[in-house]
Amino acid sequence: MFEAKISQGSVLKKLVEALKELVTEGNIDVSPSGMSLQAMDSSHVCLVSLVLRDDGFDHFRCDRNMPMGIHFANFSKILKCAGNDDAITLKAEDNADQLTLMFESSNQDRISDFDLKLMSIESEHLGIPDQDYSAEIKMPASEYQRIVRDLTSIGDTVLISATKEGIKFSTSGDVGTANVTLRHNTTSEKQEEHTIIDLKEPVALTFALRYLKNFSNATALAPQVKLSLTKDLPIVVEYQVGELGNIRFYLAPKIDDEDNMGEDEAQS
Amino acid sequence: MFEAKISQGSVLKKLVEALKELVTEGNIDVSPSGMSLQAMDSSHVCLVSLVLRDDGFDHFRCDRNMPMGIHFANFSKILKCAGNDDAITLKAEDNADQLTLMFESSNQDRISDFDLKLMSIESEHLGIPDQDYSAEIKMPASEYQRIVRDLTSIGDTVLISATKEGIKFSTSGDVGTANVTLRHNTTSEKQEEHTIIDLKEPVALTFALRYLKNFSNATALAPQVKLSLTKDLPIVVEYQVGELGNIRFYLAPKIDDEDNMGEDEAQS
DNA sequence: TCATCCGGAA
DNA sequence: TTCCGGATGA
Repeated sequence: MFEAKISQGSVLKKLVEALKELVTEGNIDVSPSGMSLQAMDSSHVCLVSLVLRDDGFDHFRCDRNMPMGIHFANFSKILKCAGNDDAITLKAEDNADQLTLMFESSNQDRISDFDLKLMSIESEHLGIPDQDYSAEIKMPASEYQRIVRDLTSIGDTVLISATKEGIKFSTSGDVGTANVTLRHNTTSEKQEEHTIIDLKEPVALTFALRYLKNFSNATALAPQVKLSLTKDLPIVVEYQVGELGNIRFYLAPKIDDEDNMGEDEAQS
Repeated sequence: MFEAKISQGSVLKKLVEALKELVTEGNIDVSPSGMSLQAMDSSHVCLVSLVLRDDGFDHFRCDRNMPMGIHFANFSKILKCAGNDDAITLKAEDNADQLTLMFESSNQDRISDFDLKLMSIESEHLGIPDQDYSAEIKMPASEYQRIVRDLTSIGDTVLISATKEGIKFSTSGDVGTANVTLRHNTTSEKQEEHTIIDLKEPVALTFALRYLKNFSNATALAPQVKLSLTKDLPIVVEYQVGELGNIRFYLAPKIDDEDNMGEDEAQS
């Protein structure tokens, strides 16, 4: 059987909130070493990877590796029924077709349990090579959120350039053009306000803002976000979720010379 | 060329917020003595006048008079990308078709620049005579905002009567009727809480509340607002923006016999 | 603590 | 498309 308890239920709630707009359904794989998820977003443009380590839970037991096919909108519905201070326990029998969620309020005077129906999902296994990146940028998650929100109001795509000067986000649209530049900065006493640019070689890539913005739904999970860039490879947007694990978003760059030709979903 | 820097970027943000609902587009005229704008609102009912003096800026340079045709919704979009503590610099080459905005965060670790496309706008030149008014009322800007908000929930038009008793705002609607009276009051130690009524002769005029309410979008710009009234002339609603300049709204009175059932102020 | 903005639901 | 609730910034 599988059983995992997390006393900070709000973390689980935020994780699923961050995912569910992107990923309709996917397999959460449980194993003795923890839980993980790899899934493409519904338009098969970007990829989400979630890793939660067993020892990040208050209690974790898994006798057998098992994929649990989750419909994230439904998962989210149930998690909305948990209070933010509730402890959440996940439970499933081996090969069960349902996942049981137990919510215990902090003062124990309220206990709820919900069964989520599991689905059988073809698991596309997606090797994600561990990469050396040309540039790694750590910045406040709120800053990242602010920048992509601002730029989204101006244009659809963003050119991210990392140089020794700093990291620059550029876009343009009907209104005009925009450039936001961040410089390496570790002057604040609060580590979470630092901007750290680790540059092996300059790199400049273009991405669809829509997805970068979506990734920022994970802002509440971590004080900082890490962007990793390498020429012709997907950007990685990573949030470290305390000691529990991390959530990573991967988005392939636009190829410059076919950039803005309408290849987006043509719906009419 | 033209270049103007204001370290209190929030002031510029608030100014444009105050304008943009009323004025879709208009020419901001820059000259060696500062910046100014005169524009009718989109329904051509009221008029907005903005004056910002050169010496109110941290830095101001203008080699040549020049109108800059601004689309205020777009201007606002870009200004929303500035932090409230940012310093904002405006720049344009002579006869340029774009205005560059530079935002610098207070700790300098973030620099953004935006180009706003300029438009070519027919400038209607609007002489506004300096007037002697029958009544001038200064009151807390928040008080003005409160009164027009309250009255808007009761009726569509307001009769403003200034007498030696004070200033009275009256409206009526399906709900019933409402009268709010303010008296001259300088007892508070805080000057911004004073209500000062400077009356040359009694006057009573009727206005569309909708516009008066819109003017109160400028509330954040100044602690006090000044209303100036003269029979058969537009009301002037003026906010003094620190040492920088002022923003004034003009609205013509309704002619009594086609709107309100004439009570007081009979058309003898 | 309040007002504004953004996302989700009807 | 419009209204309501939640989240965020002042």
